[in-house]
Amino acid sequence: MRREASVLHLDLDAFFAAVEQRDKPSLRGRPVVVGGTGGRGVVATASYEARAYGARSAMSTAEARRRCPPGTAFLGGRFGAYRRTSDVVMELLRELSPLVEPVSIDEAYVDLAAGPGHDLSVEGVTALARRLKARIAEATGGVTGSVGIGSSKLMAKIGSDLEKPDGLVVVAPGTELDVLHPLPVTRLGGVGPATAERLRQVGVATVAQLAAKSLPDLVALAGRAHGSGLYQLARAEDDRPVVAEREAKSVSHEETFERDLTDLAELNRLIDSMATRVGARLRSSALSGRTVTLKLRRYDFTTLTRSQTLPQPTDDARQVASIARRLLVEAGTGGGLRLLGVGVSGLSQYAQGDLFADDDADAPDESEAAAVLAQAARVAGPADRRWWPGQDVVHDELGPGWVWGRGLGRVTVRFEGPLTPPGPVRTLAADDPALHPGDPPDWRPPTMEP
DNA sequence: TCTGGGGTCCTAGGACCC
DNA sequence: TCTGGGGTCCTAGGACCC
Repeated sequence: MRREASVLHLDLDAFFAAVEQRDKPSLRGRPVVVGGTGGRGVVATASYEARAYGARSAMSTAEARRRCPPGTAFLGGRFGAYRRTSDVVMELLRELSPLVEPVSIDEAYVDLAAGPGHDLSVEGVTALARRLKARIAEATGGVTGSVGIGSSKLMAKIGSDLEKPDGLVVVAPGTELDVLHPLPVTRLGGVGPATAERLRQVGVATVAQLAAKSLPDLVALAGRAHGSGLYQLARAEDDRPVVAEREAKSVSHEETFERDLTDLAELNRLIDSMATRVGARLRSSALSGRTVTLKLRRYDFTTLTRSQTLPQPTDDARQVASIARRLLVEAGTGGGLRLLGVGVSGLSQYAQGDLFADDDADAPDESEAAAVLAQAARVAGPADRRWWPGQDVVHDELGPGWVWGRGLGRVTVRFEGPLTPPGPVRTLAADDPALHPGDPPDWRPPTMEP
């Protein structure tokens, strides 16, 4: 724990939904749910309007549909658009300090003490946070964030959580325990459903009650590492540094199917396609790995992994696929599989010299591109399956818009963009030759272009 | 229409080595 | 003819995070 409040945590509010509402004016002020829209989809982000009806992250989309009123927008994710907006925000954070640790696409820590001469008094960092929030909203076209600042990562994160959305909380040094102790233990990072239940059984619901437990008690309850971690967090003891660069430990791809699969040939094709994606990502990061892991989830949701470690690291999709195929045969497909995943871990960086040794090394070879296209074609199927809710499209006459829904050979499109008023809806034939997939729209007015 | 997808970290047992 | 002990690697599973 530091003597000054010099760790900042930023959490963008309902981020995916906020980007959708920015880019789709007709959805502003209305419930929006972003996530899997298929039968087995789950909610990634619900807008605050949708949360009012009980929609929550990680809830099945089917449940969210039951809870939300008609007219709620259920959208698949547009990750390119989220990434672009996130990059803008992370750049603003790097103006505060070179020491920025992105936790995820919508969350980051900043070490203000590593920045250029900030006033680290409570008043100073409060003013800094106000300016930051204003700049974020301006640069992102209205996306808001909640900021917490404190003497450690723990307190910064607790602070950003206290006044969501659009919050700003500075935990003054010396007041950490006053803030922490009344909170439920579930607000501490690392206390999930299993740990919370075990703590509840020994009468611990708040951080104050957690702080009353002995270290041996907590180690017996939660294991050595986790137990001593809880013991420290309950006392606001947190020395974790803000770390800018983290090396990846694994690369994986997994898919849940619309229906359970049993056919080995079909499963093998899916393994090939997933191995292709994993191999391409490894090569684009100049990584290779020694351990290949196959993950599978059976019809009854039981989940297991099978792995094999090679003597030498690989980034070759065919090698990864052939190992995963064999692991699948050994594990068996009995009863049907709802999920398959392929991963590579035990990563190491290529030797520097190897990077440019072969001009073709970086380019996906033709068989990989073909596999990706074949996979896309399988997913696409009939013409109306080309379109998914939330997707950016452009029509030759009607201009840019986005897909509201589809079915029965038709697709419903709303023609609007981030800088237009709410636009008109048209229902078109799914195979309308004038309708094309589009790019994410630019939310910045033209006058603000550099 | 119960339960996504990308990760990280930890634990525990067995093999193997010194 | 009896079981010491530490360290590392591998495998599998589980909790947790966003």
